[in-house]
Order: sequence, then C-alpha cells, then structure tokens
Amino acid sequence: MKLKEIKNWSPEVESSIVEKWKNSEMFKFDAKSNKKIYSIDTPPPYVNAPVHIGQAVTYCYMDFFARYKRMKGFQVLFPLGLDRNGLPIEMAAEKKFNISPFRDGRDKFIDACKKLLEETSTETADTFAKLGISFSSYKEGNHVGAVYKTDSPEYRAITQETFIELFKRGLIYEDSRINNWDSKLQTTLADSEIEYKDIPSDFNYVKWKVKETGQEIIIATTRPELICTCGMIIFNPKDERYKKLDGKTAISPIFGKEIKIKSNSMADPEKGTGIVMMCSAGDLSDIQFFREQNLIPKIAIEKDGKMNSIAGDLHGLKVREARQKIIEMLKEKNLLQKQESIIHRTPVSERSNTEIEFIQMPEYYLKQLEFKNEIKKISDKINFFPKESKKILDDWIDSVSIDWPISRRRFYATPIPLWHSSEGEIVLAEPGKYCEPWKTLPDKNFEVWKNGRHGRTPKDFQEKSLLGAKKIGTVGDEKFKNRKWKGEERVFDTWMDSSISELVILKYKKDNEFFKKAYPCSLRPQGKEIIRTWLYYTLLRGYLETKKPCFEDVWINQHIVDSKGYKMSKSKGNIIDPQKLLKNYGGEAIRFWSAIEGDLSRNDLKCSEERISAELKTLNKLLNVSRFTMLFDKPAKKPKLEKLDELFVNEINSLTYFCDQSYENYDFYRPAQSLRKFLWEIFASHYLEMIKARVYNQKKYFSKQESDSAKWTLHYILEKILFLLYPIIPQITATIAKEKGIDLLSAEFPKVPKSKFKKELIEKLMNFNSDVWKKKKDSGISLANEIYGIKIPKELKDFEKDLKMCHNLR
RNA sequence: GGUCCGUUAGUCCAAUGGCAGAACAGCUCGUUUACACCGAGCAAACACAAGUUCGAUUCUUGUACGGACCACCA
Repeated sequence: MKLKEIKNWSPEVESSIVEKWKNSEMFKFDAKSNKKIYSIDTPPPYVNAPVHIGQAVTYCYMDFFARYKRMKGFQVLFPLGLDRNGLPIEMAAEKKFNISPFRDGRDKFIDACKKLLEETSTETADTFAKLGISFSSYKEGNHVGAVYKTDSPEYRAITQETFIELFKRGLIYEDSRINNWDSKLQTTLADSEIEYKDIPSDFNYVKWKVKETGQEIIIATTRPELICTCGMIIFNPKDERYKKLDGKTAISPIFGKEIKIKSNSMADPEKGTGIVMMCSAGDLSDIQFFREQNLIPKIAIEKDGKMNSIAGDLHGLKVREARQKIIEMLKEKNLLQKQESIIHRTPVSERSNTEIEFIQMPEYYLKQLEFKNEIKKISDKINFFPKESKKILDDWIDSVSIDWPISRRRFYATPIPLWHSSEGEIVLAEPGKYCEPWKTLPDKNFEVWKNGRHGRTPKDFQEKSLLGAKKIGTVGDEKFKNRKWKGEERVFDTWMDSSISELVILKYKKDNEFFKKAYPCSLRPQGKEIIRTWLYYTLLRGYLETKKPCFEDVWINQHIVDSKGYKMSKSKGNIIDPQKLLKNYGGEAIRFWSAIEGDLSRNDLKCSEERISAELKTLNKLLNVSRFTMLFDKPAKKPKLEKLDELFVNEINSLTYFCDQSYENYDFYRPAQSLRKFLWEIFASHYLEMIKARVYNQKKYFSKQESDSAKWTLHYILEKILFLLYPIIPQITATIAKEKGIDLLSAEFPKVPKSKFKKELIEKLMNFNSDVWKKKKDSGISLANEIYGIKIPKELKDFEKDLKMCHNLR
C-alpha cells in the first residue's frame, strides 16, 4: 500500500501486508547459503487451544531476534513447530467429543484426537502470521525451516530412532518402581509433571502400642489408610523423649503388625509428636528411605486408585473412602487421640489436577543420574539471558534424584517401538521408520535384544546393578520361531519428543552435512516455568546424542500476566485473547507494546489493552513524521552539514550504536524506550520545528546548501529510525522505507561512525525552545508571532539562525 | 522452610550517593505550512526503621507487604 493511501495505521492496513508475507515464503531458509547460520529452537505451541497472549508476546520477541539477526547478515533458521502430542490434546478431545480411550477403544480415540488437531492447527499459524512473525516458512515439508508437527510420522520416527539407540547403549531399562500415578488419566507421571497444592486435610493422632512395654505412643499422620504399609517407626536421634524406644517394636493399630522402632535423622522432633510411621508409597522420600533401610515395600493402592487386600478391611475402597473408614474404625476403638485440621501441601497432577498416588508399576527409564555433572558442565558453556535464570536450572539438576521415567500409559503420543516375548526378549523396531507396535507385528529382520532390567518384581527392588543390553538375534531366527511377539502398548512421555526439537530442526539424522554445519543451535527461547522440563531434558538428550552443549544462547522469559499482575486463568476470567487484540489494534501495536512495556526477561509483563491501543499513536506519529520528511526530496549528494544538523546526526548515530549493542544481548526494551523518546520528544517536537523554516525556505532566507543540509538530515534520521525499529515493527517501517526505495526486509543493519559530540547541547536546545514557548504562552502571544527581548545563550550561538526563524525572535 | 526478585505520582515503568524522569489517566490553555491518534503547560511519588556518609530514594542490615522458583512435612 502507498503511504498517501494510508490515513491512519490500522489492522486493516496490516491485513494485506501480512497475507503477502505469509504466502511469499520470503524468509525461506537457504541451506546452501554461505552466510553464518543463526537458528532459533522455537517452543512449539500446543494446538489444543488458540494462541494465548503469552505465546503471542514471546513469539514477537523471537521475531525481533530473527529480524535483527537477518540484518546482521545471518541466514536465520526460524521454524514454526506445532506440538500435537500428549495429554493436553487427549484431554481436549475427550471433552470435545465426549469420548474415552478406555471405553471407546484406542483407534477411535486417536481418530478423535486427529480430528481435533486438524481444526486448530491452521488457526495457530494464522494468528502468528497476523503478528508478522517471519518464520522461515509457513508451509509444511521436508525443507530446512518447514513447519513441523511433533506428531508427524517423520518427527515420531526420530524420537523412536534415538530411543532405540539409547536402548542399545544400555541407557534404557525397565524397572518396577514406585511411580507418581495419576488415577484419573491412568498413567505414570514424571516428577516434573507434578504440582503441589494446598489442600485442607486432617492430621490424625493415632495410638500405637509398644510390644515390649505395653506403653502407648502417639503417631500423627495424614494418611492413616497407609498404616498397613508401615515399614518402620522412626524418631530423631536427638529427641530425648523417645530414646528408650530405640530397637523396640511397635504394634500397629487395627492391623496388629509388628514394626521396628529406630532413630533416624529424617524425623523432625517439631512435627506432630516427633515420631513418624514410614510407609511405602506415602511419598517419594519414603521410597528412598525404604531403599536405604532395605525394607521391602508393601503396596496397598492399586492403579485404579483403590486399596487392595493388604489393606484388610479397607480392600476395594478408594483412597479417600479408605481414609474415612479407618478414621471411623480408629475412633470406634478409641485409638484416635485427636484430629487437627491442617493445610497439607499435596502433590497433584499438573494435567488432570487429581491427587497423585504412589504405585508400583513397571515403566521404562532413561538413565540420567550419572550424567548430572556432565549436564552441569555443558550448561556452564551456554550463555543465559538473563544470567540469573541459570540458577533455576542448576537447582533443578541438583534435585534430580531418580532416572527419568519415559513411558506413559496413554495413547496420542509416540509409541514405544518395541515388541516383547513371554521369555523376556525384546524386539527393536527398525531405526528411521515410524512404527506402531500396538497394531503391527515386527518384520523378520528386526533385531532381538535382551535387557537385564526387564519386568521386575518388588523383590528385586533394591538391586541397583544393570545387566547391559545385548543383541541375541533377529526375529526371523530359527530359535524365535514359536515366539508370540506382543507389541508394546505404552507411549513416550511427550518430553521425549520435545527434548529433541533442536536436533529435528537442524536435520539430525536426515542431513548429516547440514547438521554438522548448523549444530549447536544458536538460541533456545523459552519460559522459566519449563526450565526443569524442556530445557533440562533437551540438554540431557542433546548431550547423549552429541556430547556437546546443544545451544549457544538460552533466553528465558517471565510471564505475561493481567493488568493487575495476576496469572491469567480461565477460572479467574481474566484471559486476554490475542485474536481480539489483533482485530482491534493490529500486530504492530502489539509488537511495539511488547517491546516497550517492560523487560520480559526480568519481570512479568502486565498486559493492559488500554496501553496496547495507546501504541497505535506512536505508529501514527511515525507515519506523520515520515510524511513530513517526504514532502522534501533527499539531495542526491550529501551537502556540507550545518552545525544543528550535525548535532542530530550524531545523536541518531549514537542511538544506532546503542541499539545494536542492546539487540545483540536480546535487549529490545531499552532501545524501544529510547527510540520512542527520540521520535516523539527530540526529533518531532524539536528538530522538526527548528528546521521547518530552513527546509521550506519560502522566503529564501537560507542558502540552497543550508536548506539541503536540513533536507538531507531529515531523511538520514528518518531512515535510521526505520532501520532501528524494523525488527520491532516491521510492517510500518517496511511500508515507509519502500516509499523511499529501501527494502528493509533484506537490508543490513546500519553501520555508523562512533563519534564524540556534545550530547548536552541537545538538552540545552530543547530547554531553550521550551522556555520560549512558555514565555509566549504566558504573555498570550501566538506561537507564530514574533517575540522581543529573548537572548540566545552563548553555547547555542551556532544555531542562532534556525532558532530565530523557528521562534520568530526579534 | 530455602533461594531469588520487587515495593517510586491515580496506574504502570525508569534513572540516580547531591534538583526523581517518561507513558497512560486527570486538569488548564492552545492549534504554528507532518500529525487533534496534535502542541504547550499544571498537579501528583521514593513502604518502614536503623546503620555507613558532610549528604541516602540510591549502599548495608533489619521489618512489613507482594511476587516467583525450588524443596517438603509424617
């Protein structure tokens, strides 16, 4: 669109521009180019819901980075990924189609998921296009930079291939362990998928007996239904009250089981009565305790969330019912001393919000404990923006205490590419080919392996040694003739897919030459809340594949919150919909607001619609300043510059230098602030006013050279503003620049001479102008009229002529 | 419980060891050949306490409040 056709900047003006950008593939990645590669491992948004404001803003930032790096001469790889695996998709499908995988079957359920995904994926890409995000491509395909989907056969095949290799390296094992169990979703969860919520609960003071003395002891517990699984009673060694109980035996109430009493520093004398019953599966620290003490855990909760026969009379009851019942039983027998209401930090599933139970099940694990130090070393080599955000990662690595459970008992995810025989043999799928073992049989040439850690029972629980994985033949071998191969039904944790995103976009295993050239990935931008999942797992997987750090830079962003600073959530009803913002204010206003509102890497960004709409004004200011400038032609040759012009040229040059430095460090906030100020306060309000007489030069008061100097400077400054703002607001700057014959989309970042100059002169000029304007106002003189008796200060003598004309000084 | 961050005008965000500066909102006045999505101007703030200092909003410590992350309670 031509500049003069645009009255005001608006979403309507944008629509034709973004449409063109989206379809033109103009930012296509050229894998053959000799330019240095800058790659961005974007966080694939879940497509179970429309793009939310947090994603919208963070993608604006990524686009700032991408556009700046292009200007700096990089070949930028900026792919759009769509995350389509996992529980959120399944839950959305369950809700939307009122379907259940357990009731309606796996095939039907997967179809429902696919249907849901088809409806939402195009919408996601469309929103990003409207924001002006310059993805390498908006099309799917096999080229570098193409839109990718985490549930595509190609992507899933790489997840499977890397798994198979890890299996062969002996880094995968199956173990029956106590897992976090989500009884609603019927699946095991990793620690990182658990949240803690304050839930009111009762602290029950239960009476136990000491066998040897007949003495009564009081033990407080929130989980009385687990008394049947108690393995030991402990108290703190420093706790004088219980010292004489050491080594004695307690008799559990109701169940009448004998349980050893010992001292252990895990017990906190301050809590409850200071004496604790250690149950298997009360929580994960209990598990560690059982291992250390060589106790065999008793599992009383089954995977449907009900108590089993170990729980005696509680058999068949759900955990909560069982708790109520045993409390009643205890009350009846006068074994409950008292109850206190407390707020209990309870582990709940992040996905389904149900309370986590700890249940023993066989699951696949990826070894990670032995790599903790290596991961730390690797992360030391990565630049974190901001630096402090690395601490979150360090803390998490320190706290990782078990290997990564990678199998899930769900459906819409990457299948684990294995088959089993009843003899404990395992068939590995062919690497590189997507496979779904739950509905196919293995080919004859598939390898048969034996893994030492497979299908364990509770009694092997403490054994830590692993037999290595070993190849023992192929499916077609005579010795396996009578085997019935059963396809694995479990799927991977979705982080198994997500944690190789940087490998996938760099064509790992697909294009070795390119991968070698492009690895490691230049930037991982992501939210702080997924440091312990996405970032950590990616570092781990990247290390296991390449032994190297997989990123050069990591940029961590805070959250987008509502205008009052609260997290947005459906229940609070404070959700701000970016689609609505786009419709009302357009992508450019959102982008400029994102940059100027705050430093997203340091603080949460408060989102106020009012303030977004206010930035439309800045866009129009820019438009008008440009219109004014373009009333005059830029002199073909740079004229000798007047002192005033030179001053402002120096100012914009110094601003250019500042922006370059800041952009280099992913800081767009400070530059945006400075540019906005320069545009409104300095360039428009003062410089333009001071040179108006000189550029118009209707009374021929100035020489041609003097007038040309102003014209040239006007254009020079405007161009620099356009270049500097382009990464932030590309549509409006490119539209204006085009009018001047400049193609910003392929422009280089301006190089400027680093010049010393008297910055304070600008300040003085502006003060002088303000003084005169104020004086005229105070004495009721129109700004255009002449004023007498004003003296121009000595240090402003260089600008006398302009000032005289500007203010009509006599 | 631990760690980190924050507390500045009605709102929001800056800067600074010595007059605290924008933006949005408010008020007053004005429209000069880019712009009424305009211009000029007005009013309005350093959470509290102690310390260091000639001098503290700024540095230190503590208190209060808010936020985030981590851990975790039987």
